[in-house]
Amino acid sequence: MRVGTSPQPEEDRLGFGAAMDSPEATKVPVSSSASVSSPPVKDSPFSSYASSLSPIQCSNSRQGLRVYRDLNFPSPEPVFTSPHITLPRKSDTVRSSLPLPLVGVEKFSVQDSNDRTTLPGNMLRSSASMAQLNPSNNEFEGNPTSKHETCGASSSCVDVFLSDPSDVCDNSSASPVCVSLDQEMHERIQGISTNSSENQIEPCREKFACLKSVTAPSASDLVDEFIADPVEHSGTPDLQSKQGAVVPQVVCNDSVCSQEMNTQIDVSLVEKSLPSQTTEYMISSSKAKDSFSGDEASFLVNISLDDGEDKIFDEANEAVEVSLHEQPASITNNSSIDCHSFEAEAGALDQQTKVNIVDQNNVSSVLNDKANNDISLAKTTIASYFCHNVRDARPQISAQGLGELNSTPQCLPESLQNAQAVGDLDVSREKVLLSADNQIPFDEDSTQHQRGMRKRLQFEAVEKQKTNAECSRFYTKFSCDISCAEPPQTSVDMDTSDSCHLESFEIPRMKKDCQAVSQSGPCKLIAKVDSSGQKKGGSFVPGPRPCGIGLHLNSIGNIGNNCCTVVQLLGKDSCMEDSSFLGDDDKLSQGSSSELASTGLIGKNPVTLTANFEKPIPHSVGEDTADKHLENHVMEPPLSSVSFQTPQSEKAIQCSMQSKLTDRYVTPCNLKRPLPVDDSKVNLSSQSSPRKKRRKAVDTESQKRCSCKRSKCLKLYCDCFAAGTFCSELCGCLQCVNKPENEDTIREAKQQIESRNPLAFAPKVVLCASDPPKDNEENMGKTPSSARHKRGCNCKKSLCLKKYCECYQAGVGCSFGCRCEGCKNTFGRRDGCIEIIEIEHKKSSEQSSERDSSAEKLGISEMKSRLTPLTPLIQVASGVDVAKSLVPCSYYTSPETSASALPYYEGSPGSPVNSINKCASIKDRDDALSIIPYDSELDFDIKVDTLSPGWDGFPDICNLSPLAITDGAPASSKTKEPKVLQTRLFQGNSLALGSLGWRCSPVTPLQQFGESKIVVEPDTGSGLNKNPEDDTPEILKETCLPMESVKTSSPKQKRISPPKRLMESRSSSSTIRNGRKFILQSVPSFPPLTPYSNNSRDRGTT
DNA sequence: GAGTTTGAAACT
DNA sequence: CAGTTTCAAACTC
Ligand SMILES: [Zn+2]
Ligand SMILES: [Zn+2]
Ligand SMILES: [Zn+2]
Ligand SMILES: [Zn+2]
Ligand SMILES: [Zn+2]
Ligand SMILES: [Zn+2]
Repeated sequence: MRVGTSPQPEEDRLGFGAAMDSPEATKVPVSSSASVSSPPVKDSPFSSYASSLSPIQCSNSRQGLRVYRDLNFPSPEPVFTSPHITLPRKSDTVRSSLPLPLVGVEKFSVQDSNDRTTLPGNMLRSSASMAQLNPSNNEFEGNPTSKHETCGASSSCVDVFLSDPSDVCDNSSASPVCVSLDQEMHERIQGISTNSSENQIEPCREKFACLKSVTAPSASDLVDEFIADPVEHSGTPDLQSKQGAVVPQVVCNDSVCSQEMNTQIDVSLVEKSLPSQTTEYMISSSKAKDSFSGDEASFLVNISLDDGEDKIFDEANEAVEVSLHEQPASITNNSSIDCHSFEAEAGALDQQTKVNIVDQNNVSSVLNDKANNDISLAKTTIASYFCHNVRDARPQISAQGLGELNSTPQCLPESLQNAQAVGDLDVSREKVLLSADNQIPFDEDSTQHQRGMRKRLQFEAVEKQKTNAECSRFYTKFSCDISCAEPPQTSVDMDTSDSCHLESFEIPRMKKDCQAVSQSGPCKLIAKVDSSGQKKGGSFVPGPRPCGIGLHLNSIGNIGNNCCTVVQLLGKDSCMEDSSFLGDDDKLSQGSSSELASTGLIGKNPVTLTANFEKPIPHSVGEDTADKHLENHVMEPPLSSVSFQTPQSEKAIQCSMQSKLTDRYVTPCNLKRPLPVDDSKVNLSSQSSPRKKRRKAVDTESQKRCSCKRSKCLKLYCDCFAAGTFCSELCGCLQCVNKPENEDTIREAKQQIESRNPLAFAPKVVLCASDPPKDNEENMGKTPSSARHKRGCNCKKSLCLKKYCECYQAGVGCSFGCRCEGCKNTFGRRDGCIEIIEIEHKKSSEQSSERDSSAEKLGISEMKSRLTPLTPLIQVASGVDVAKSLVPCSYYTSPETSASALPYYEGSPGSPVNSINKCASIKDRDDALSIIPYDSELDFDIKVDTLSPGWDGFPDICNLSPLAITDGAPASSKTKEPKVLQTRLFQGNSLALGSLGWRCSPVTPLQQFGESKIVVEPDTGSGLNKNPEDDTPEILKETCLPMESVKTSSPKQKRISPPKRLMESRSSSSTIRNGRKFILQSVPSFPPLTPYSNNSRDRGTT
């Protein structure tokens, strides 16, 4: 906000970024009070840097900021109102992260103002010539306004903004997070487009995306996306600066906003140029309406990579190369352009997608996808822009993508949203895909992604239909900065291809990732897909699409070191080195990432994105009825996604790996929905046969059917309702009220439930981020797994070996949050013995071949080794209470998070927004998500506070993975197969290690099972890990609970056991929540990243 | 497909 | 919060 307000928006933003990066503190504030954060922002080096980069920006930015602010501010509240809470998060996250990112960069295409009204349309304004900047605006008119400012020199930044302030506000307002983003966006937009834009925006719905492209002095291409976050901006700038200087660091920002109906989604990726290079990826999405409550979902994902910059660069370079392949020429310039072009190509989709990618070099590509033709325009513009940029040979490239989605956003807060956005785009996407050309590799993947996208799209579509009234926006930003070092080409490629390029990069990687993802990360969520996909295995590879999203992320990651981080986060996927990046990406891709990717992709290579989704979908193969899915999903998706996502999405996930931390990702939560979405997407994307298959699978998977007799499908007893979807024809329910026509009633019911339990609609599965550690191994193992059930189970007789057990059903191992007796969950026992679990798993598998197979496929078993550590954790976990407290990890959230988180839940649980911010933000979100779930929501809230602090710390945790997804598979029916499988790893270690334990191991259950929603929790553990104390406490808690814990005899446990409370009292890490504590612990771990985070957390706890 | 089991959700 | 009831899925036959 302030950022926007800040006189020198751009600079400020940069400052933010800087602030963000380094001074996490700022972030913290941000979260809680998004606006507040601004101050820091200004300062941030970024801003200065940015400013230096492009004078233009500054001026523009300011204005934009102002507007933005205005817009933002106003909008936010509204947003909050409903689901809103989430929005806050985003904002928080965003803010935190955002800090004013773009600062200098921001471009505003003037046109916006005028056209804005049209915004809805979308468009990319690539302003054709970015350089031109505004001029293009007119072109863009449509929705998005894009400004391009040229930034300073070398680093050219492209900022894209999508602002839909109005959208945000108006429509949705839905998710707070979104809002925040939106706000920022708006601000920027406003700034850019000026008020007018705002006005337009306000109308809401309209989607407009503003693209800014700023070109560095040379290239003068900068594109900033506002959408998201300042953070990003800030981040990017920093990166740029940093990168530019030395090694080209890569920063990626993605923000996607989709407004469809009311929903907005923002995704931004930002890498931090911080010393440790970090990449942030933020994604936020919000819907004005949730299917139910009309929530919004937004999430931010931030990923920071610490890896050596070099690596990042390398990757980035690689990425670049890839992109280059696609579009060498453009490369230098703004990838965004490329992206746009793609988009345009693609289609002209209505949707706009902006993708900003900033590499260290500062490459940003913006993609905007809007449903409207805008895209095409955008493309053109972009292309032109690109050209210009390229010409400029900007080192940096930024791409942003905006996508507007209609209603659906909800569904996929993150991924879904993206997907949705994409979905809206779907058509376009397909087109896009087509356009994607470049990405051959992608193709396959892309296809998958597309498929996924399609599904989502479908949902979206449905939702849209349903919720036409509402405007959901889809806004996606994606920005990547490529280090200067890297040849312009890279940047160019990146940009040009934007998403495509990214994807392309990714693709290769992605493929891996995809695979990995599918297997691991996504796998988790999507396990289904993976498994199936895997089998597809080979096929998969080709189809790494999943990568798509992942790609984006990945790309981002790739671009920066982020990838690595990501990977880690993802865990499963992470296995791959690159994959690590990939992994992250994957996660993202799958889950939210997919969204992101999609968004980004959309613009660029929607396909890719889709592909990611698709993959998952495929898993779901089972799905039979795409239609059904659609229906349910459609409505649901939004809902579900919304709900799920929302919550999740609301949570912004930040992944930042400070150096090591890895990032995490958030993923999306909605596994289930996502799946469906994916399916839909798939369908769309798939375009052809494969898609259909996938679709079916997806559909089937995603679709849930209920047989409610007495609940009218308005209670959580109803799976459909619980999933946030409408009942479909397939349902055998009686007296069903859960139909689109009863939206009001549904909303009310949802609210009531939420009032009771804010997390009620949050994804059931949370990823704990395992550690970010990145241990490739883990990841490799696939297991990223740190997924766990948000509430845990209370199984008494089923031994957690049947679907009666929610954990098992979700394909995740039991965690400390579980109170099960005699747990033998094959995915992982509370105890934590992953290994055991695995073994068991095998056994179980024997019992249920499927599982095993899947697991085996996944290669999960490998993961085991990791487990060891797990045990401790597990032990801890054992105690439910403890668990909760422990769980908190996820809670961690940084202060920001807390704030944001709370809102979400509070606001509208159902429609939480997912957002991913940098680590901190991510964590927050994740935490939020995860947290919420875990503890009671209530606690959650409280915790949130505490948590929030924590979040900061956890980047690791953050990782969310996108697992989610899924559900379909499980649903499918089989009882036994928990889909997941994998898993196992579980916690054990993490816990043992520290609080994190969870993340560590846990399996990552994909969640094929039904649950669908998976949220990644931040590793609390990670944080915990860092803090011994925390750990202890956790342990204690666990001990309390648990017997199992006992088992684990790990010394730690003992320690831990002592006092949960201690922990609490200690306050050190954990925070206490209602009874539960969270150990935010983690502070330690993250600390680096975020000072604030730590502080916050600690504080909170204390 | 009917009936039983199960554990979450809802309610008190 | 705990205890009880209600509910619908999961499971069994
Ligand atoms: Zn029902
Ligand atoms: Zn139903
Ligand atoms: Zn029904
Ligand atoms: Zn259980
Ligand atoms: Zn359990
Ligand atoms: Zn269990």
